[in-house]
Amino acid sequence: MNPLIKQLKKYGNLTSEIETELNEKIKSLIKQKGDFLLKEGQIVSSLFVIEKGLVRSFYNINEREINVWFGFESGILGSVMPLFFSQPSIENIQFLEDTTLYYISSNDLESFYKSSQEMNTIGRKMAEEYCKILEERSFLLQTHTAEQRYHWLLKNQPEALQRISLGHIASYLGISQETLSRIRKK
Amino acid sequence: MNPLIKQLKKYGNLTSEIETELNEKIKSLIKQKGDFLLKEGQIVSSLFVIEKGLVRSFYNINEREINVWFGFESGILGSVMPLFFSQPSIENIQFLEDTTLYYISSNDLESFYKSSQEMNTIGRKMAEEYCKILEERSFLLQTHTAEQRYHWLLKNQPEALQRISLGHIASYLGISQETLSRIRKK
DNA sequence: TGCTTTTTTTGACAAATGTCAAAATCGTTA
DNA sequence: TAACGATTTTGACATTTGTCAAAAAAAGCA
Repeated sequence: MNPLIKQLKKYGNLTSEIETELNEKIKSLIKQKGDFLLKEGQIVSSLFVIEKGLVRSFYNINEREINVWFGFESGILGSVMPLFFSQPSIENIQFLEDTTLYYISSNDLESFYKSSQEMNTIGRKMAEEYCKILEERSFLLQTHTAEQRYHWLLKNQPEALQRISLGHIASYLGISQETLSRIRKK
Repeated sequence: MNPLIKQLKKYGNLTSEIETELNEKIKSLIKQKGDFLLKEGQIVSSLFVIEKGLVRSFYNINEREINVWFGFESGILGSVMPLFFSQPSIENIQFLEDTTLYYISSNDLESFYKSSQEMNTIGRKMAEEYCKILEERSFLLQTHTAEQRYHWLLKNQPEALQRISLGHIASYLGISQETLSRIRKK
């Protein structure tokens, strides 16, 4: 089954008609390590699912790159800003490994939302799930020290530490690379 | 018009039949400053709108209270955790002023989602909007210093600084009260 | 294998923020 | 007004984390 459809089905049922229509709208993309999916200022309004590979999303702040999330296999990608609001992104999305992904444009997604109650429900539940993730992240950033955040990651996303370089992890946790290196030594 | 219905209508249209049904399900509540809407471990699964007043939501971490959000007039309240997932909350919600609010239980809300495409869309858009707010907040916490966060609040929620005590604001920004006091002196 | 580039670690020091205790200020009420 | 409690400010100092530069280690490549 198409990985994007598989992901959608986690949130609710789909009739086979809708599934067929979705298959017509979903496209795929193969990119190499280092390539960009999206650069600051562009509008790329789609829902993405990674079949294989890894991406990062980062902001440029004071000539520094600050990572805000990583996308792994079968996670729902796409910062909400571009997806939900179709505004020019202030994020950059770059591939950290050779990556295959599937996507559907938000225009097409919106049509499905209008025509299909099931898809509308799935869309709602995805957004709710994403809220949950973001709340957890805010909480982590607000109340935990650098060291606690590292241990949180170790516990909750150990594969991230295997596949992503220390510098990228550090910026994701909101701390400097040197500090993270020292924490890890313990 | 009922303030909760007014709020829902910001996200999409409602037929008058649905509006009538909603009116039957929406309840109101008047509470005094200091009262609790919700204490840690309780399940209060509803969507709230404040007509008049102010609430705070906080966690107890290491015998300290840490504020995570404030609810003002006509904002959508309710941390997503209890609202979307009906799990026991780890949040406490307390009134900082005498408050009148309107609410609908998530069970009732879910029935509306099932029976009404418009309500489903409104629910989706609310969740999307909330994602946007949470993303902004994560970004603020991840990349800004204490001083920058204060100025962000000054610019984006000046009324919060009028109505909420310094200690509560400081914990919301993830900094100590003393630090905030010093920042403000500048 | 040896060379180059990238990533990680280390050290010395600076800056930001936290902690604790006490003083000052403000608001409320007797 | 006076007195009480809550909130805010201030000072001294500790702790955490950041910064910069260099060294070490690891990874990639010819």
